Formats: sequence, C-alpha cells, structure tokens
Amino acid sequence: MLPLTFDSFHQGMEGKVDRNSLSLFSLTHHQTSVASHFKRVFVPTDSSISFSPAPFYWHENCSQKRLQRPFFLSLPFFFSSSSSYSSFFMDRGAGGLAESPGFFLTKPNSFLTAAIQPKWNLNQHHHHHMDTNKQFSGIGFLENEKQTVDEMDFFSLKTRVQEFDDVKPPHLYGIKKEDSCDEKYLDVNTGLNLVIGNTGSDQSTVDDGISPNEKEEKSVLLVLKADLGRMNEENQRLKGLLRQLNHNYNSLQMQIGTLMQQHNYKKEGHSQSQKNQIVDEKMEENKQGGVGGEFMVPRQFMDFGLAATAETDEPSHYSSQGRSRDRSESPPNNVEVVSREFEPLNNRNKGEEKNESSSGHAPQDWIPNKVAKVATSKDNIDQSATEATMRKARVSVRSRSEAPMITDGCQWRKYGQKMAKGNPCPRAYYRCTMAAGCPVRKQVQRCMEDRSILITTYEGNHNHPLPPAAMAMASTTSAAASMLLSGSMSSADGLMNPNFLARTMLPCPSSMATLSASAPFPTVTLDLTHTPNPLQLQGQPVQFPVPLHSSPHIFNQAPYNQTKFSGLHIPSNIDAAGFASQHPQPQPQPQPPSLSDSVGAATAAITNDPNFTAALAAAIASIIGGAQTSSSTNINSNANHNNNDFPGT
DNA sequence: CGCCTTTGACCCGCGC
DNA sequence: GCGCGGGTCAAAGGCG
Repeated sequence: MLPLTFDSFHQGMEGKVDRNSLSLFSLTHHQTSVASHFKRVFVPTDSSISFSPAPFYWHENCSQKRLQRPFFLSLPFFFSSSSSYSSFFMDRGAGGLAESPGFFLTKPNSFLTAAIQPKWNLNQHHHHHMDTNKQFSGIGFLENEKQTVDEMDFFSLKTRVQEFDDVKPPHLYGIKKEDSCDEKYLDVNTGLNLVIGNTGSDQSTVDDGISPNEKEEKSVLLVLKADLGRMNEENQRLKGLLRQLNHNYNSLQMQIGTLMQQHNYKKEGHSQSQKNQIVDEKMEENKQGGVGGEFMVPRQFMDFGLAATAETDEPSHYSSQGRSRDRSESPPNNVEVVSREFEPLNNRNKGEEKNESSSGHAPQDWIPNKVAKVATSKDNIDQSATEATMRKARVSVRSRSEAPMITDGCQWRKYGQKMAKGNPCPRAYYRCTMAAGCPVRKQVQRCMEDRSILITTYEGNHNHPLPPAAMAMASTTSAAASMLLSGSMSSADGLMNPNFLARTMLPCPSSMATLSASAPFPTVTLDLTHTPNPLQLQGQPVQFPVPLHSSPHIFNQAPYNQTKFSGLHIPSNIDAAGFASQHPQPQPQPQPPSLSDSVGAATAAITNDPNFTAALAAAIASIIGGAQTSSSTNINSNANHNNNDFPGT
C-alpha cells in the first residue's frame, strides 16, 4: 500500500485534472450546529468523468482493511454540479475508532474507483498529520471492488484546498424521529430534499448513552436504508431509461408508419382507383382486425411476409383450418391478388375437392384459394393482366453449405422430394411446422453446377410469431418479396424510366442484380455465396443471418420461362440487412454476435437513405413491369428449361 | 407416442 | 389425348 501523501493536500497544491488521476477534490467543513457532520466535497469537473459517490466502511482494526458494504446512501442525493466543480456533502458518519466511513467515487461503467477516507483514521493508522478541519483526505483507485484497502493504490494528492464559504450547508427542516434517526434536509444549494440517516456525528467522542448493540442495530438499519435508497435511485434511473426506450420505439414506429404511408402512396399513385380502395380496406381491416398500434402495421411486417401488404391474410388458408379469420367473410377487392400470392403453379381445385369429399381429410393449410377466386368478380379486366405473373412471390437464397438444409430459425417438415429434370440432386419440399396451418413452404436443392451451393426458396407468409433466430432470414426475404410484389402491382410506374435507374443505381459488378419476375413466379434470389462463411468450412449448417454481410445478388433464377433483366445494380454499400430492413418489423430483431450489421443499423441506413428506397422500388417495379410486358410477347425467347438452379427445371 | 422422413402415387398445367 | 414435369399427398417406417 502506497502511503498517502498528505502534504500536497495540506499545502493546497493545485493539481492537474486529468481523467487518469481522478484525484482532485477538496472540501469544506461547515461548522454549523445543524450539519456539523456534513462535509461538502468538491470534485473538479472533468468532462470525461462523472462521479458517483458511494460510501464504504473502513475497518480500522482489521489487519486486512477490507471495504465493507456501503452506507450513508444519502450521499448521492447531495451530488451537485457546477461549472468547474462537482460537489456533494459527505457525512462524517459513524466514525469511531472501530469503523469509519469512506467513500467511493466511481466512474460509471468502470471498475475504476476512487476512495476517499476520513483523514483522522488515516492519521491514526498511519500516524500522519492531523488536520481537524480538513478531515477528509484520501483518494485512490481500486481495480475492483474486492480489492482490499491494503492493495489500494492511492494516488498522491494533486489537490488544492478550497474553502467554499459561499456554499451553504443543507438546512435541516425535518424532525428527527427517535426511532429512525432520520433527518430531513433541504440542500439550499441544489434545492434537493435530503433524508439523512443520522448516526451521530461525534460518536467517537461523545457518549450518547447508546449501547454498542443499539449502535450496531442502527448501523444495520442505516445500511438497509442505504440499500433501499440506492435501489430507489437505480429504479428511477431504470425508469428513465425505459422512458427513453419507449420514446425511441415510438419514434421508430412513426418512421415505419411514414414509410408505409409513402409506400402506399406510391402504389396509389401508380395503380388504379381500386387499389386505393384496397388500401382503405386494409386500413379499415387493421382498425377492426385487432392489429394494434397507433398506425397500420401490415402483417408482413410482423410475419415472414413474402407478399405485399395485407395479401398475406389469405382467407382460405385459415378458414379451412377453423382459424379465426373474420376477414375472409367479406373479402376485399384485393382478394384476387391474395389468391394469386399463394396459388400454386397448378390449379389444385380438383385436388382439394377430392380431399374434402373423398378422403375426408381436412384441407391442408396451403391450398388454392377457391373461395378467393369466386370472390374475384370485380375488376377482372385490370387484374387479368396481372394474373399471368402475379401468382406467387418467391425468394430464393443461394448459400454455400454442406449441410442438407440451412438453419434459418424455423422448424420444417419434409413433405416431398422429387428429382428435378436436369439436376441429379433431388429437390426437397418442406413445410413450416412452427404453427399449425402455417402456409410457408420452402424448397431446397443443390445447384448442379456447384453442389456446394444450396438453393433455398421460400414461399408464403408465416402466420405465427417468429423466434428471433428466424427473424433475420424472414425479414430479408420479406423485404425482397415485398419489393418484388409491390413493384409488380404497379402498372404505369413513372419511376420505371431506365434513366432513373441509371441515375440511382450505381454500377457495381460484384453486386449485379437480376430479377426473375416473369411467369409463373416472380422470384428474387439473394446470392450469399460470394461471402465466405466460416461455418461452411466446418461443414456445419449455414446459420443465418450470418451471410447477410454479403451484398444481395438478385439475379435470374429462370426456373421456368423467365426474362432476364440486366442492369439492376444495387449499390455495394447497401448490405443485405439493409435490404431486408426496407420494411422493418416491429418485433425484436435478432442480434446474433456474428451479425455486425444489425437490422436496426440497417433500418437507420435505409431510413436515412430514401434514395435507395426509391431506387430499389423503382428498379424492381421497372423489372416487373418489363416482365409483364415481355411475358405476353417474347417471354419464350429466354426460355431456359435446362437451368439447373432451383427451382429451375 | 409424436414427429419426422421416405417414397410411390396422384393431381394438375402445359405443350405437342 | 397423351406425355412430361412440377408439386403434393399420405401411408409406411424410423427415431428419440
């Protein structure tokens, strides 16, 4: 233990304030009858340091002078700040020879602790100078709270003593209760009300007639009160933190709402009047359908949304399962779009009829929307053109993995396997089993050309909450599909001008993106194979969202007759997470340790970069629009039945 | 026993 | 009408 150097303290040396010394303090002793045992300690303010005084016991007679549990928790309430000094009142405390209080000055979020200890004890112990007026004189650091005092590395004091005569002691206004020993004070300097556990300032010298046992009980009581006070303070701090979090959350919600309004506004502006009605009905549905919140939150923001907006509420998916799907009773005009979102390539109406009549099986969760087709009697003219391409949105993810299936956080049940033509690797069909009736399905197949690449294609929307581990992939695919579908629903998008794309999309060969948006399924493929995944080297399943660091490659999947689109470039500085957060979800986003690009950060990036949003939307809209045009004329020119990538033939 | 995979059969759309 | 290919079903079996 380094001896304290009191000389500098007493000589009033002016020390340098630096964050490593933490050493400056001075005090004044108010010799008043009211608060004679209070010492105001002034700590020079360092912008990088904030002090949080907490008292501790110094056990004088212990060979190992361990720091005991703190008491006098009234101290923090004394804490006040001025421009150059922070100050707090220090109760001289129980004192005595056996134990006397010391005080920590703790740097927040740090083990670094300064300790102040009443001088007279030090003097008694070390036989150093005695100064009855300046009774507090020690300061030093502790590496951790378990460190003994002997191990304390006291800093030499680099202080100057200042007498702040203008600082008034706290004014006692409360009545001292005989049983509690509490006194109420008003700090006339800070205006704070203070409740001080009065232990008797001069117990070491004044015989107050209290027995040692009573003193101990009072000390214990004070300790408990001190703990309670500390907990209350912590509670207040946490409350403040919670308020701040709520505020931030609400702000983010408002931003989402703003983005959604802009999103809908674009759709309204570029589509027919019936679309307006759709939006209105969606909003009305959200009002009535229990989607809580201050603003409309479409389901795809909460689910693994592969479809745009409320199309996810496909009635027949759930009505047959006895689910509460009130909205299916009066399908809005967008039901036709809904039906196409989930309608398989083939029309399975007959199969369903067979299932319902002959086999007696309950209709499966993912079935063609026969009801929806019946309900789509209006506005067929415009929608007929969309019907050719708007069947089912798919998001395909290419990733390198030796495992048979990537780990995306969801639970899947294999329900089929087929040998796809032209690919020796079989294609596996999986259905989400995290919730009964979840319509989400995925297909897994290895790329024939590079069998280390696993191609996973997602389809449908989850109808249940997702675990955090599944949110990343869901948000990624949701955003991709949403953009794809929202673009496909625009028929005369003014942003479809290629020049707009040229202006907004920077060419970047490594992030060359192509959408396959033509019949039968508009498909977005996220190519995550270009970023080495450490896990793949270990032969372990690819753990999403690990690969999301890579840039999204949206390229031609061409499973069927698909039109290739070149020239859609996504800026390389926009990562997949940012892409996914195009439609941030209100659920807590996963924060795996390996995902440095958190969704939240990506959300901020997106919200701060409206150009990217507009550009991406316009690009996909343009592509889809081009697909719609070409699909009716020259789509076969790009037929590629030999494409080996899933879901290619 | 429940959940899952396997696997042949079946359905469907499409092209010829 | 027939064959092809994608997609699904469902019985049988495996597994913990």
